[in-house]
Amino acid sequence: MSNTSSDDIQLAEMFKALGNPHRLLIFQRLSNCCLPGTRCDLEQTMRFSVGQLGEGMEIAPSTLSHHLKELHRSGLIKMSRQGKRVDCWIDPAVLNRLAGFFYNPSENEMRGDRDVG
Amino acid sequence: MSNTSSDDIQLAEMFKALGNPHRLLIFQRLSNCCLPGTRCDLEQTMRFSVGQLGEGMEIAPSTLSHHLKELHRSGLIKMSRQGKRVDCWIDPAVLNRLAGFFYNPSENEMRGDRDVG
DNA sequence: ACTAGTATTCGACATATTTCGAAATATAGA
DNA sequence: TCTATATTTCGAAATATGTCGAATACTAGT
Repeated sequence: MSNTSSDDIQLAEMFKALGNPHRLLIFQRLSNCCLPGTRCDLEQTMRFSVGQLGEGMEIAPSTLSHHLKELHRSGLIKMSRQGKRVDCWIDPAVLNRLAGFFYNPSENEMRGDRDVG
Repeated sequence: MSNTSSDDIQLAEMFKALGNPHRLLIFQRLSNCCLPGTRCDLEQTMRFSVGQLGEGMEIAPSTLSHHLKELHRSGLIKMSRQGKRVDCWIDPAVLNRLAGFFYNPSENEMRGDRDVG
């Protein structure tokens, strides 16, 4: 692989992490920071404990832990112990970085909300 | 896995496809539709033949073909034979869909180009 | 110190992925 | 039809991943 920067490698790691349905579901739970229609604050990123994230997913706790570790290693989520629990959340900068990767500047017209008002 | 729609599964497939450095590089080559600073037309998506996409990547043709098939199966790229060659390109709608997945509406301010002038 | 709740590490196993070379297929042109 | 170019298909081998259960670690209360 000649032409691959370390930046690209980290991107690939993130995509690989999202490439598993269980991990994608976890990521979606964390990124849906407010109820539909609601609007949540910038500083108020949604946090879930490991146990909460596993609710409804039929996987063993050890498997859940493994997936969370993958998400964390790739840089997609942050984790920090809060008493008995470990909280997980998404750094908003990560969402910007990923959205920016796919954002095609030639398609401004299609978004229709950027022009001078 | 209780809570996973077929839509989410297809998303996961796309991310999995992008999770390989070789495939990510191919995808980037196809999505950089114009030179830096330039602006390319909507209808004029960038096309590269299989051989062109493999240039500079040190992988066997059969491996390249395999990766292209993965990208195609996941829905990330389109392919069509053009004489001796097979051309590849990205459906712009795919870029929108993926960008939309990461786009966080609570972060308008961080983009810095939306407020009243 | 003991216990209960929460989460991680470890070892094992089945399955999937990446990669290649050799052979096969498709196309255009002499 | 024969040849050269472009790409795919087909095994096969090495490595990686997803999953679990059992054992371990961390924390807050009693």
